[in-house]
Formats: sequence, structure tokens, C-alpha cells
Amino acid sequence: MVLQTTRLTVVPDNPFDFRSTAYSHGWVALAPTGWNDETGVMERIQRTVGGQVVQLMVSASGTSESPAVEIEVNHVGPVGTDVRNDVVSAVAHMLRLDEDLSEFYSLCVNKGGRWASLPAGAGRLLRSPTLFEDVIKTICTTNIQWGGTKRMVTELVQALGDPYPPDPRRRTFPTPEAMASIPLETFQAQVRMGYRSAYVHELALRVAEGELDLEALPRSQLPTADLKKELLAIKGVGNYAAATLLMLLGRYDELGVDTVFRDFVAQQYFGGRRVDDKEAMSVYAEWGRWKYLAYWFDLWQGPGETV
DNA sequence: TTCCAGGGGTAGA
DNA sequence: TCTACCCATGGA
Repeated sequence: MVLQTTRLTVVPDNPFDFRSTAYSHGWVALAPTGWNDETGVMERIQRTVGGQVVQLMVSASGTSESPAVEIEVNHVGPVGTDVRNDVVSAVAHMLRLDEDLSEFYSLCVNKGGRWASLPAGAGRLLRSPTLFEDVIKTICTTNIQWGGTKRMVTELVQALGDPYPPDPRRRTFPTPEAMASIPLETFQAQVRMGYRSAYVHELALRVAEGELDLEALPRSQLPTADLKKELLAIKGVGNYAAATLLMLLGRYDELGVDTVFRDFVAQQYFGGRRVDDKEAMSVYAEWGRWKYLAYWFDLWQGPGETV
């Protein structure tokens, strides 16, 4: 087995900062993606077109004025143009290289104060190469602590992902077909997801059978409200998960109201007093279609002066 | 032991 | 639209 390396470079069209994008929220720590804070390298085991499993080592290159992304692809056997294109497309999607956030940046500058200190290129929240993976990961964040989310996703990858040949302990995120190929009872026994197992297994079945085309949604021009309806139709996806998934689809109109949101808003804006969800959400009403990013920046920056 | 987490489905009003 | 009640699992 001869390990080969192919290097690819991608240049973003918009202001971009690799580290703040990779480390924008917890997603980078969920298998089969990982992050090395010392080297600033995001690593991922990825299944490419045709089923070839490769290791991606993604890092920043270029300069702060003209940033670029370098992808080191480690592979066994040749990689053709189709695989290279697939890898570039997957990484560009994860890092949202084509997303234009200039309107949000302008709003922040106009608002002034701490809002104006948003670093250039910030606000690109990392996502998975497929919506299928993001829906499952989002369901795994509901009604559980973060440690439990990481455990469930790791178990899913270990149980049903495709092995990376040079290190078979490392695996890809499973395909819908792999998850649908085993009975629910077996799935529950292999991946301890609690009551979420039935939701996740049913989703895999619907996608594998072609009944549900999740990957059409990222390209969809549907209004956000209609997109939300499509997401809410997935069992296991409620208001919080739908808002999170809309964010991952580049729609920031809705806020993901969970215990973190409620606690943060209570501390930051109401002197520690818990208010109902409607009042809590009203804090970000002025941000229009950028509410989620405004909340994200607020939370990321932590308690400070209230503008 | 008891509580509850980065909630959601369902039934019944 | 709103409210109970239930849901598996594991950490605190």
C-alpha cells in the first residue's frame, strides 16, 4: 500500500479567515472531522466520488490580504480529476467560500461599538459536506450535553463509516445506504443514540430510497419559511434544529432557541432574569435576515458592553 | 438517587 | 396555537 499526497489550492472570492471559520462552532470537533489548534489544520476522513476514501488536511495559505486554502489529500491509488473536483467542492461547501456576508458586515459597522470589531472574514460557520450529515449531527445536539453529541457521532462513524485504508480505525461519515442497510434494532445496538435512533434511521431510509432529496435543499431558492417547513417535516427536527439547519444553509433569519440561547440572553440583556422565548428573540429582531449571525457574534464575543 | 441536557413527537384542548 | 407527558442516554 503506497500512500500518495495531492495538494490542491482554493482561493475564496470573499473576505475569509480560515481559523475563525474552522473553529466557528463545535462542528469541527465532530467526527470524522478534527482540529489541531497548534498547527491550525482541520483534518477529515472523506468518501469521494466512486467511493475512494481519502484523508483531507485543510489549512490556511496565502496572506491575510489575499487568503487561500490548501488541501492536502492523502490517498492510496490514483486520484482523477473527478475526485479532485469533488474534494474541492466539498471543502468549499464546508467553508462557505462562495457566501457573501458583506451586508451583515455593513450592519455591524453601522451599529458600531463592539459590533464593529467583527474580524474580517468572520461569521462563516463551518458545515458538513452534505446536508444529510448536518441533519443527523443537529439531531444529535438536541436534549443532550455536548459531550453526548460527540460520543453519539463518534459511535456512528465508527460503526458504519468506510475505513481509511492506511489507518482503518479512521472512518468516513456513513452513507445513507450504509445506515439503511441494517435493521433499526441493529442500529440501536451499535450506536447509542437513545430515542433519536428511530429518527436518524428513518431519515437514512428515506434518503437511501430516494424519497427525500436533502442535497437539493442547499441549492434551493425557496423562501426561508418554505425551507423551514421542509426541515420541520423531518422527524426529530423541531424549531431549534430547523433554525440551526437554516443557518447551515446560509439562512440567518431564525434563531435557534435552546438552553444556551435562553441563558445567554437572560444574562446579557435581562440582568439574569429568564424571560419567555418571544421576548428573548425580540433582542435580535432589528437584525432582520441576519439574526442568527448577530446572536452568534454576541455569544462568541461573550459578555461585554450592551450596545 | 435525582435531575436534566445545544428538544421534539404526540395527543388533547 | 398551547400545554402536558413521554422519550433513551449519560454526566453532574
